[in-house]
Amino acid sequence: MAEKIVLIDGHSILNRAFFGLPDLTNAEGLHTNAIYGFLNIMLKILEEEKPEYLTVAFDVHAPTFRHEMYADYKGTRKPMAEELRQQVPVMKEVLTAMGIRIIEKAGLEADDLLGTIAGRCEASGMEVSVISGDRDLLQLATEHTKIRIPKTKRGGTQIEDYYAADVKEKYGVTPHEFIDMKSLMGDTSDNIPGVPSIGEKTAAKIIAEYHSIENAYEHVDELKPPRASRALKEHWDMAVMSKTLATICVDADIDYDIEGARLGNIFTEQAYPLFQRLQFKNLLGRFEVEGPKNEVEDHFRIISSRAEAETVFERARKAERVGAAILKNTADVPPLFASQAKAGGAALCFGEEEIYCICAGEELAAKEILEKLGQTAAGAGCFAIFGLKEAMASFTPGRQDNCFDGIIAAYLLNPLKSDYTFEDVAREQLSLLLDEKQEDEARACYEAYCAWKSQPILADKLEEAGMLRLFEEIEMPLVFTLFDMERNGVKVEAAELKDYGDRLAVQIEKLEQEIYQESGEVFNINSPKQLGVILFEKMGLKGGKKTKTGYSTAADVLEKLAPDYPFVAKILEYRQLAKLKSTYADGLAVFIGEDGRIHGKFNQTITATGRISSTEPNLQNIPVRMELGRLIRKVFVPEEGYVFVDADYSQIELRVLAHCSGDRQLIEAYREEKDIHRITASQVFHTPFDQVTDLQRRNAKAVNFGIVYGISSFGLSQDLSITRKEAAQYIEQYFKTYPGIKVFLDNAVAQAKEKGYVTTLFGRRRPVPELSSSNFAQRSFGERVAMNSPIQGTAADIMKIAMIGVERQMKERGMRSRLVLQVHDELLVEAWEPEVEEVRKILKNEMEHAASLEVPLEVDMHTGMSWYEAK
DNA sequence: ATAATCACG
DNA sequence: ACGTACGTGATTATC
Repeated sequence: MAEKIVLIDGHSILNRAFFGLPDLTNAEGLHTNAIYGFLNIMLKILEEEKPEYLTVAFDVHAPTFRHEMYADYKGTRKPMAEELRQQVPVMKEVLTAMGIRIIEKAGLEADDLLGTIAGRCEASGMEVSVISGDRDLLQLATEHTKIRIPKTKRGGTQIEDYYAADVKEKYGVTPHEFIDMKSLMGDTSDNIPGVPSIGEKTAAKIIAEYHSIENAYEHVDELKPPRASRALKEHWDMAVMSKTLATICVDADIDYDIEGARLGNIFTEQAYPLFQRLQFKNLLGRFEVEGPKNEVEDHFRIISSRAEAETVFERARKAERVGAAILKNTADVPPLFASQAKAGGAALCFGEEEIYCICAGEELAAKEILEKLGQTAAGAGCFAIFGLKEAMASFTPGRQDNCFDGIIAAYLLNPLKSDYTFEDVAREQLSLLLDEKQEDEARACYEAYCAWKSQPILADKLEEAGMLRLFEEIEMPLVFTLFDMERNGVKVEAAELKDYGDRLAVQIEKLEQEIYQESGEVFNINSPKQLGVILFEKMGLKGGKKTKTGYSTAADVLEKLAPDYPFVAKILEYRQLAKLKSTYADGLAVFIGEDGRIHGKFNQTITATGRISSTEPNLQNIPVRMELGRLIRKVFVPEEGYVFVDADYSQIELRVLAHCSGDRQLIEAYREEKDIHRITASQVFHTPFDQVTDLQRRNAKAVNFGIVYGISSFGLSQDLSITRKEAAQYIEQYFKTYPGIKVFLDNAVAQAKEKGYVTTLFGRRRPVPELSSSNFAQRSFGERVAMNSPIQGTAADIMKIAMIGVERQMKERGMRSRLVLQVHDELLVEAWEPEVEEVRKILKNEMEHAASLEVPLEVDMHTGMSWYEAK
């Protein structure tokens, strides 16, 4: 095996880490997030590649030769943020302490150092990995040098790898030609001007054909489009200069001794105190040496005696604020089922030095501890915990109104994260970094301490953001409502579900045979790849490429072909049936519990807009639009002696829009209580109400939907299969009819641009970071988000208020009826027969009066002996 | 693990 | 010249 070297573009990765992580500071106030992120990326790569050598290259921060030479042409390079600048020397110090080779040289950019070293190493037979956030480096890719670009996606960092062949595949040009391509298209992030009016597409085309700008220039009159030809002629000097700027030097005159880059143990004695100072606590565990514990840990007390436990509970009960955590009993549970682990005790914190973990054992049963915990919670002024709904599987808080869930608070403060953990809260709110490996008891103590410590901080932040009422009056009460819904579950007829699945299986089998017959081949119909080949190559249908990996076989593509090819219609039917069987018939069956009911989860911290989400299984996407799918709802039934009452809001989002925009015309339309899409059609198309055609109504409906989604002429044109121009005209007419709506939507975007977020009627925030993107598509997306989120979010808020109200009414009246499902604008109640009329009244009243808007909120209601009947 | 597809509001 | 409707989750194939 060839030896391996990893080369890191220091500033580029620091920069990426800086913008990818929330702000972190250590006790001295030194910002540390970029260093932390850098180390994480580096460690991940080292673990993956296990190289023999490692070198990090930095720019020297004086203007370099290449840049100086063309100083006039180069835009102003943004000064580095101070928070990042101060981390650079510390980063170098850390790397040096870890025994990692750093290279920098005045007059040379990191790119040139990397290029030169990569070239030398490869020449001596090594495999090279270059790590950078900068695509510029792609020109260095060869068969033995791969360029690795870490990307921060939602959820974590992925790394894109490029060997020469990958560059060719993605851009259609060789790494060397990539330089020429850049010279034409330019690169704003790297201050390469390029040739005006030539973009990525044109540049790629020209270079793919002519291979270099020089050759292209020789054939300049043949270049297409003519615009590019003119541009290159006129700006040839710019192209040449850009090429100089874009070319990375691979034969720089540097001293580089490979042995100086050999990788040893990087968790050195010298690095340890540095890591401590930077408070990278979860990395400290990687050092062999044993460090002193965090001061907080000195106050952890693990208790298993009854007498001591009682004292602690008693003192906690009287405390103004208590933080708590459930101790998981992982001992007798295999790791795979760790999430199902039963509680083995509880941790409590009610002061900086009052942190206890009470464990079950010979003296105390877990059950007793948890019962005590519930009682204790009732006494405390504030009971803080992370993940209350989940914790309630183990205990019941004695009171609801003093509970504070730090996870929910963290979600409201930033709803864009993919998950919420107490470790994140500790890091973000308390600047406390935890050791990775912890005993269960210490973990529980930490969690209880963080709950206690972070509560006032989170509450202050909620207050400051204007979300404290939202938190206290909607989100926290909702925790209990959702908990009850999950515990209630919904009854599903297992036998009938199986029958349904069997009937589907028969039809699927039949279709499958017909499809094989007609295509003359047995293949996997479920594989879009194979299907694409059969349809578009073997059978020669026209419908070109659409996805990165090949032909698109999505329904909207196939639907256009179906009228002409019955075969395609069969594929669509097969797909439909296969979906119903796998996701619904078979998929739901596995969730039916011993009690004959499905206890799905309703998640409160998933969506960016404030909606609830449903998983394991998803009960919010049970088919309804097509009759065949809709039949599944017949297996959702009420228990003996009960009936279903289903209530759904009529067009809640449009009504919210009418209210929030204050548009007189739309408000009037709703007060008339007539068919809103017909009214819209009548007004937009200047047609008397009774003469509106079905087509006009359908179009008006699509525009109404489009408005809610953050309209664009493109999107509308796709939806209605009309030209963009026509779509644009519809929109223009619409805004003329409802001028208030245009003002409202424009305001939403303006607010998002100014403040970075939009808000709902109840103060819920949704950040819109995409608006500051330099990418057009991203920015447009941000604009649509800014328009849609206040509407979707306000509707979600209203539904949450209604749910709390409905449940409260049913509980206060001691009713047996119970809430079982929520589907965004719909509630399903399993009503005890004698209570049906009362349930109907409660649902109607609570839902219609959950908010008082300028327009009435209307609720449609149905009863039935299955979800199918009640909808 | 990710992409493609498709179910819902 | 760019390139999309907003918000979700489950399944399947494929890497």
